Amino acid sequence: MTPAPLRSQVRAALERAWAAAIESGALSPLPEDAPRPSIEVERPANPEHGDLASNLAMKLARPYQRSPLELATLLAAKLVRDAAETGSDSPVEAVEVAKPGFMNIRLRPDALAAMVDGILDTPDAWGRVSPTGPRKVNVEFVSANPTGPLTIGNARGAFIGDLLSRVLEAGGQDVTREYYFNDSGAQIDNLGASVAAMKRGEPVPEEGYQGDYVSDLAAAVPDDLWAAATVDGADTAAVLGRWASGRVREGIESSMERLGVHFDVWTSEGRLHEDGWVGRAVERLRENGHVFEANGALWFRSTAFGDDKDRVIYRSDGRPTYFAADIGYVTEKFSRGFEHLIYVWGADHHGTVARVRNAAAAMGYDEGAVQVLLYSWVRFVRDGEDVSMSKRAGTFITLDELLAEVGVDAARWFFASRAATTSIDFDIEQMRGLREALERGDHEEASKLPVYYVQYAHARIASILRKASESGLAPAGSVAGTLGSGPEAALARAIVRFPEVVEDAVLGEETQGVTAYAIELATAFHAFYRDARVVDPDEPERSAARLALVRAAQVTLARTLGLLGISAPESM
RNA sequence: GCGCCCGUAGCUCAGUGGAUAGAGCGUUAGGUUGCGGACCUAAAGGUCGUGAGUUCGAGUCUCGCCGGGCGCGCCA
Repeated sequence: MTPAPLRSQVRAALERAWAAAIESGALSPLPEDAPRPSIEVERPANPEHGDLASNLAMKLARPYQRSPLELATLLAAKLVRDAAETGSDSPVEAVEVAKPGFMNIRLRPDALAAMVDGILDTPDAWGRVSPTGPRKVNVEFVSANPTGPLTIGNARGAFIGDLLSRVLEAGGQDVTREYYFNDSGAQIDNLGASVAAMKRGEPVPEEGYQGDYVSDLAAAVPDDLWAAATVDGADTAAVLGRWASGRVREGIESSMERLGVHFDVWTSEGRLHEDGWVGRAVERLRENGHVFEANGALWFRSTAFGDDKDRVIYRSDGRPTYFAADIGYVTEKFSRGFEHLIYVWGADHHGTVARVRNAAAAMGYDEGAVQVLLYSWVRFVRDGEDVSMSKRAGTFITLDELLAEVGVDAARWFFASRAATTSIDFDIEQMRGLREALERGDHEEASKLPVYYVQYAHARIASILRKASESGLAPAGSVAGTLGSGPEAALARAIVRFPEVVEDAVLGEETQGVTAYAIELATAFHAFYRDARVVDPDEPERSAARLALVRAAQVTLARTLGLLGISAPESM
C-alpha cells in the first residue's frame, strides 16, 4: 500500500493548520453563509518555490479582511507546529512565506522515501487513485456503422474513448467499453447491392459503396448464400447486406484489437427495437407528458428542456428515427446498472447532444449522468497536402493502413498528448519517417518522437538492472535515508508526483498531463543517470539504494505508459 | 442568421484565476579515459487574434469584434 499522494497529505495538513488557528482563537470560524475556499495545493513552476505551494492565505484574505501575508505567516506557523507534533504524519519539513501570500512548502525526505518504498512493495497499486467515488461507467465510442472498414476519420474517437476508459479505471471506476452499430436499413442494403453488383461485374449503384473491400467481399460470398440471395423473390440487397455487414463488423473488431482496444459490449440498433426498448422508452416519455403528435408524426417536446427545436420520434409513416433508437438505448444502458453514461462523439454531432440529454431528463434520469465528450476534427496531412477522402467513392485511408505506417504506440501518444477539443494536424509522412528511422536503427532520428524517448528511458533502466544483477548487486528494500539531497532527491521528487498526475487526469478526463509527465520523468531519470553512478561494485550499499530508486522510476514509467496503452519495452 | 468548438514560439501542441507563459521538433553553441551518446547542458525565439470589463491578480472568467472549423432534416 502506497501512502496517499503527497499533495493530498499537504492539503490535509493545511486543513489541520487552519482548524488549529481557529481553535487557538487566532482566526474566527468563517460565517456559515461565506463561501468556503477550496484548499489548493500545486507544484510551483519554479523549484526555488519549494516542492508544493498553496494560495490558501490569499483565498482567505477577503473573508477574513486580513492581509494575505499576515494570514500566510500565521498558517505557516501552524503547519510547522502540526508537523512537529509527535505522531504527526505530516510530510511538511519547512514552510516559507512568499511575496503576495504564497506558502511554499518543502517536503521531508523521509516522506519521499516512504512513497518510493511503497512503490517497491506494491508496484501494482502505484498510481491507483480514487479522487471520485467508484462508479459503474459506460463509455460508448467509435460506433461507426459496418458499411466499410474503419478509416483514419475514426482514429481519434477510438483512441480518445480507450484513453478515457483507462484513465477512469485508474481512478477506481468500473468501465464498460461499448460499440453501437446499425446492421440493417438503407445503408446496409446499399452495401449488399454494391456487393451484388461487383459480383455480377455490373456498375455499383449510385448510392452504393466503392473500394477494394467491396470487391473482396464480393469474391468471398459463399455459393449457398449467393444462391439464397438470388433466388426468385429474395431481397438480394438485404440478404447480402446482412452478411457483408457481419463480415465488416468482424473486421472492425479485429482492427480495434490490433490497436489495443477491446470492446466489452457490441449493441445493435435493431436489437433495441426488437427487444422493445424503444417502445418502452417512448411510453415512458408519453406517461411523463413529454410527447405530442403533429403532422402525423410523434414528437418529443425537447424545447421544454431548452433545446431549440422539438424532435421527431416516429415519422408520419410510422418508422422510427435514429433519435428513437437513441432514447431506447439510454434506458437499456441504465437498465444494466450503469450510474454514468459517456458518449464519445465527433464535434459534428454536437447538435444532437441536447436532445439525448433532454430525453434522459424527461424519462426521469439524472441529466448529469449522461455525458457527451466531443472531440474535434483531425486534419490528416501528407507532404503538406490534405488527405481528403470519401467512403462512398472508396478513396480513403483505413485505420489499419495508418497504423501500419506510423505504429500503434506513436499514434496513441499523438492523440493522448492533445486535448480532445482542439482541432489538430496529423502529418502521416512525418510520423512514418520517424517510425522507419526506429526500424532501421537510426536511434537519434527516432527519438525525436517523445514516445520513443520515454520508452528508451524504460529500456535503459532494464539494461542497468540486468547489468547490476550480473555484478551481483540487487536493489535495496528501502531508500530511506538516501533522498536528502543530490541526484537522488531530484529523481525521487519526479517519481512521487505520479499519483497526482493520475488524479488530475481522472478529474479532467484527459491525458495531456500524463504525456507531459512521462517526458518529465524520463528527463529526470536521464539527468540522474548522468550524475549518479548506479552500478558500482566498490560501493555496494549506495548502489543498492540507487538501484531501488531506479527500479521505482522504471515502475513509474511503465505505469505511466500503461495508462496510455503504450508498451514499456525491456530493450529497444 | 442562430448555436457549439478553436486562435499561445518558425512548426506541432501543453498550460485546475496565481509567482519569470512551457514541452517536443527546428535553429545556434557546447559536453563522453564509468553502468545503453537512442543521452546531457545552454542560448536565441512570445503584443497568448483583438478591444473593453470583472479583481489583490486574467493566456485562463464575462461581453463585443476579427479569423478558422463544425452543426442547425420526419438523414444516420
